[in-house]
Amino acid sequence: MEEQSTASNGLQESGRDEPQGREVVATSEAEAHKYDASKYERPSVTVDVVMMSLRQKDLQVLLVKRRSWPYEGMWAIPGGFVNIDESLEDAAKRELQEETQVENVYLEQLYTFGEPGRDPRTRVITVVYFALLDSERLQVKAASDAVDVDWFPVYDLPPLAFDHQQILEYTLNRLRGKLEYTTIAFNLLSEQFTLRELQRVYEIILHKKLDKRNFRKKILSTGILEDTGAKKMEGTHRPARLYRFNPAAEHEL
Amino acid sequence: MEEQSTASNGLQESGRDEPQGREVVATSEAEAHKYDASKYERPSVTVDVVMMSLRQKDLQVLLVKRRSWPYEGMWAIPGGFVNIDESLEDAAKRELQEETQVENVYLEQLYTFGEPGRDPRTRVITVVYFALLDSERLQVKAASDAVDVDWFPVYDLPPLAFDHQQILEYTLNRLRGKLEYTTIAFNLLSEQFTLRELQRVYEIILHKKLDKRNFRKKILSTGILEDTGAKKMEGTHRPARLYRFNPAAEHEL
DNA sequence: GGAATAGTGTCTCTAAGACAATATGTA
DNA sequence: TACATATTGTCTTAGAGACACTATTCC
Repeated sequence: MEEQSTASNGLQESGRDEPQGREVVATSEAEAHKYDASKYERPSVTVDVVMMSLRQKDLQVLLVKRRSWPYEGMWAIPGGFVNIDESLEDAAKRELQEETQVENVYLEQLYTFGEPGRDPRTRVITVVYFALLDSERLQVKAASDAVDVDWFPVYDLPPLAFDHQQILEYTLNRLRGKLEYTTIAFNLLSEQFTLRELQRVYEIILHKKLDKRNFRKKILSTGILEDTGAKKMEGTHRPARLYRFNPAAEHEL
Repeated sequence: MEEQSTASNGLQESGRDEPQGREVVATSEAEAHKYDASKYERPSVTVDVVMMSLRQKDLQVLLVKRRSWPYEGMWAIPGGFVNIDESLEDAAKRELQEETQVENVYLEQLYTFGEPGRDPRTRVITVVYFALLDSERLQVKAASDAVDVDWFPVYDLPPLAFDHQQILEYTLNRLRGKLEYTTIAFNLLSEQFTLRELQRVYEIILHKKLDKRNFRKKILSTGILEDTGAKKMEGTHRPARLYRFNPAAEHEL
């Protein structure tokens, strides 16, 4: 809460305390000279992308193994620099592409972490995005991956680099919260799915059992599902109806 | 979505695509030398703070008038650079202090805006915070303010600089959303308040009338209010009970 | 007693949750 | 027919919303 000079970094975005003036009104020519000489460092900005998917009846997250200091050998959330002419979301999409080759996935900005000490190398502010991938499309790529990229169950994580554990906890909470009042969960399933599969998604993320009858009643009453007419048989028992998400319906639960 | 070298920016936060190994071991000294040659520009990072308060039965936002290009003379959300050794939240608190002299207010990180073209001067990524101030404490300061800082009703805003209109719309939506399931609204009132005053806060923010009986029933049933025993008389009619927020109660509605 | 706002109770309807029996496919 | 999962309905309870009259203070 102490007073510090915002001006000192040489450029001021908003209205007041205009820092320096290489912009007309002179409020601060002096300052400009004084500060633009990169005497005052700028933080680095990265985008990290938490990619989650349902694999082997587990909610899993994609991590990459660090190859150098700091946290060498530890696992981390994939991320990278924001290019100077690239939007934050584009940077996140690029990161997603690099790791998964999958396009058109659910992507949401989560939170920005910027504690001064979070990266021992330098000041790094990271804008964290959150992506949900359906396992169907993902399977293909999975095998071809390098050894230093892998999926981990979110409830059984290795030690993580930086503040990445905290970031994953944050992500999981957000996911749980949104599960209740949005259709975010559908992004984890392929185009057609059974109600049982959908229920499993909820159970895995909320980490508790749900009543089958109540769950079906609730989902079906919203009208967000469309019966495809097809059925899915697996094992030696009655086949289940296949549904598809009806995007015409409002995206709320 | 195209592949671009994240490495090219000289420092990679997360696990993979390690931008080449100058990291080895050496602390960041080497890095600093090699990459800070600003061959690759870094975006600037600012923190903007949307400060809202209830004034004259209106939800108002604090804006500052720009004194120079770009958007000279237009109003903007107050903000400033993040100092290199300062957390994002500290930067927001500092900004808040500079504008209002008020401490201990509700402060929340909202969203990070970073479209490449949003500031014509250079690439600026801004982390937006959101503060709610109670008008009581604010009154004092109000008068002593400079002319280039002022409060505006959120439903009747002047033209705004940068993408600040979009930011305010985003803020208002978030506020409305949180109103329903959190006690965020209490931050706009002083320590003691009547139920009618609380209802007005909801009505102003949601922009619709609420039923008095249902509102009172709902609020009182949660147990988040404590009767102070005191009453508030104004005008020539029955005085109203004064309540206080009970922080012991869970912060949910 | 008039003016003005504070304070209060009932009914209906919807949604959530607890709970168990029948239906349909395969081998 | 045995097995395994899919599918379905009822009851209770809690909360939301519609709705109108009485209470208290000042003058």
